[in-house]
Amino acid sequence: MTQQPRNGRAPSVKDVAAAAGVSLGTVSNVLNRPAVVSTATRERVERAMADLGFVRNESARQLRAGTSRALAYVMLDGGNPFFQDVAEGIEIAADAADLSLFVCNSGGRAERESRHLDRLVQQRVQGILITPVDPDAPHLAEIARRGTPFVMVDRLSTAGGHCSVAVDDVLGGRIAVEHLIDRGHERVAFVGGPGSVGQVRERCQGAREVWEEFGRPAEDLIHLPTEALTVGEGRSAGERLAGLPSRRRPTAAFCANDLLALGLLQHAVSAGLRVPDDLAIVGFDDIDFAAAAAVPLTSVRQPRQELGRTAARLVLDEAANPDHRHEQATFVPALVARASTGAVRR
Amino acid sequence: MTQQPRNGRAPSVKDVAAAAGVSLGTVSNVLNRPAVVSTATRERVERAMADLGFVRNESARQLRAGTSRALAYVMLDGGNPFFQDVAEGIEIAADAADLSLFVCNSGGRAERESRHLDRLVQQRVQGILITPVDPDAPHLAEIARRGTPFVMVDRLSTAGGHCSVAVDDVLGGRIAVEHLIDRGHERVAFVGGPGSVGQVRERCQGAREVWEEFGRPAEDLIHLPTEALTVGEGRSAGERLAGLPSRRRPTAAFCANDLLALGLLQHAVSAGLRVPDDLAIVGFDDIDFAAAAAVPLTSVRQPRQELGRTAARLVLDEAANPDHRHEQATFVPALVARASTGAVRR
DNA sequence: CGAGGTGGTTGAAATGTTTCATTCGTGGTG
DNA sequence: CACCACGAATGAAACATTTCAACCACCTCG
Repeated sequence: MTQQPRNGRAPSVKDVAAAAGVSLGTVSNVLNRPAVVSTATRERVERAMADLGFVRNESARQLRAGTSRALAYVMLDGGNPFFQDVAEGIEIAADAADLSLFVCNSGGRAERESRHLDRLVQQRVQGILITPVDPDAPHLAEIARRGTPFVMVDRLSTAGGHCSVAVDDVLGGRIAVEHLIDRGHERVAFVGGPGSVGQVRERCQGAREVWEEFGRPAEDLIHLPTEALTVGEGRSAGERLAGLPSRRRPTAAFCANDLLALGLLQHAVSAGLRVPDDLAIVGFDDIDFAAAAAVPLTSVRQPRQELGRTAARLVLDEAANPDHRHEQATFVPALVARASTGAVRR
Repeated sequence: MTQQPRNGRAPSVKDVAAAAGVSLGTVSNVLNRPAVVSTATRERVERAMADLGFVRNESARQLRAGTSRALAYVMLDGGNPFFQDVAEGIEIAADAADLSLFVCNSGGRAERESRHLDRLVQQRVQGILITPVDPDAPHLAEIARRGTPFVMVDRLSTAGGHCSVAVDDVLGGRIAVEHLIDRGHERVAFVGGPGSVGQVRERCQGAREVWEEFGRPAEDLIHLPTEALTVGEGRSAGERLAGLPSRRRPTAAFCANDLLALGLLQHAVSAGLRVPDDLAIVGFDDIDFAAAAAVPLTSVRQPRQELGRTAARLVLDEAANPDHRHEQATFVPALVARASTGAVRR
């Protein structure tokens, strides 16, 4: 804990070597192969490091090693707790592998995503996990071409030039709507958009499929489009829903994610609709706030942390294992029934 | 966009130089001082870079420059949207300065925080923003001693050896409780804990101060302690509150943050209490979910993004400006009145 | 006594970039 | 024609680390 007067430059291995009276190679050995150096010198070196307040310079290590000790996750929407939970899963895995994790947020904007990716490639991160704005964007293909391992999260790979980790969204849509049919609803709204988001399309498709299979008329599954997957958009969908003529008004809504569902719920309550009696609601993702809503939300649960952990595992395998095979990991979503569909006595 | 066959190594300036038939110094000039190189050669070099798919190696730059082009934010609780918003503000500032941002999450665990800090110092980040688990922890002092600029976020510095950015939490507590007194409440609960969290202590103190100033008996301000600032703890506080004998049961609760308030709200609603008629609730932070709750939450607003932006500004100043003066930036919180205190007709 | 091994240490090379003093060539000026 | 100035390009050094072949005592065994 003693300390040389700050001379403006952080002490390097060279300084440590000088202070301990050994060669620079020996210091490096103490750092990387403590076993090969004799106890006496090792202690001397360690003491010198402590005295000088030596800290390894990671950039120099990287330069030499050719790759950094970091992983990156570029998430689609930092404001959505779902992605935070995925990130948490990734961080756990990164931590276990003793890697740093860059968490970036594209906020749904392709140009911001692309800037992040550029920086990450420059940093020579070991791998990139990404929930992309557009899975077919050229800058993604570019990454793959460069050879940086990358894994798509929450989106199944179409091309197959890389790993991906996702939940079966079509199945999720089916489960949700089947639950509503089960509970006797005959007119149901699907709330979600924009259609450019694959997750929305697939959840909607699942809903449609099951609706048809039960022989329900297509016009009784009403699509309420939204411009984003946010609470605000959920509220506005609520307004439109409340404005429908009662003849057409659905008795239940399946929302493409929980944020929409919470917004819808809020508007419904404040408009005096009783949930679930006047309007049942199913969300998607099962974020913590879903259970915490004033009327706890029925939702389709995704294994959020596990999604992240698996993605990290795959990207690490790709980085380390020369004969890595790309993998498309699919998880099965599950319905969590709560009060918002009357599945639980309040 | 043409591309040499991958020979296993990413192309370097040297390769570009060879391909363009110029010296390595010239390539560097094209990269860093395009003005000094003639148009003809510049174009030749740029073409070579594109052909080879050249990407600057950030570690080598760093090594040479002695510092990285990155900032870091170590947040206290990634699950709390408040910190996400602060992070968003920081990211905006980092982006403007063309810096990468490491976002780390200590999750309230000192040992995890310390591991993150170690890594960040090794990376030679330009500066560290942190909402610490314990502002007096020795590893923080250590950072300062090493000379890495750092700024405390959402926590005022006591020692003053560094900048800090925070909201006046005592004032926030005062505002909240004053609002409740205004609305005629005579028995109020303060919900929050643990006491080791400075923010909680100060918000509580503000509440007490104003309560006394209005001449209210101390025993009518009831402290309901919690073990964390989470929705779950809010629910459990709700149970305890509901269990109080009606003689002592408060008609209003001031929660140390919005997560607690949402949990409390949820339990209250499911226990059949009407909010705000049977129980008024005030939260703290004004996260987006507060407005989105089924009974929109009255809350004490902090300028979340601005907190982040300011913190980033300060740390950048400290990194760049040799005669930087440490600054304690304090923001003024503001009450946002909503339905949960009956301040707005539903 | 010499050969061979061994545990410990060393020195040099290599990683990719930036900087800076130097050199080169050319065109203008006295 | 000699000199200078100037724009353009160059080459070497420096940054902090890791690796690896070489080396050095010293010991053991034949």
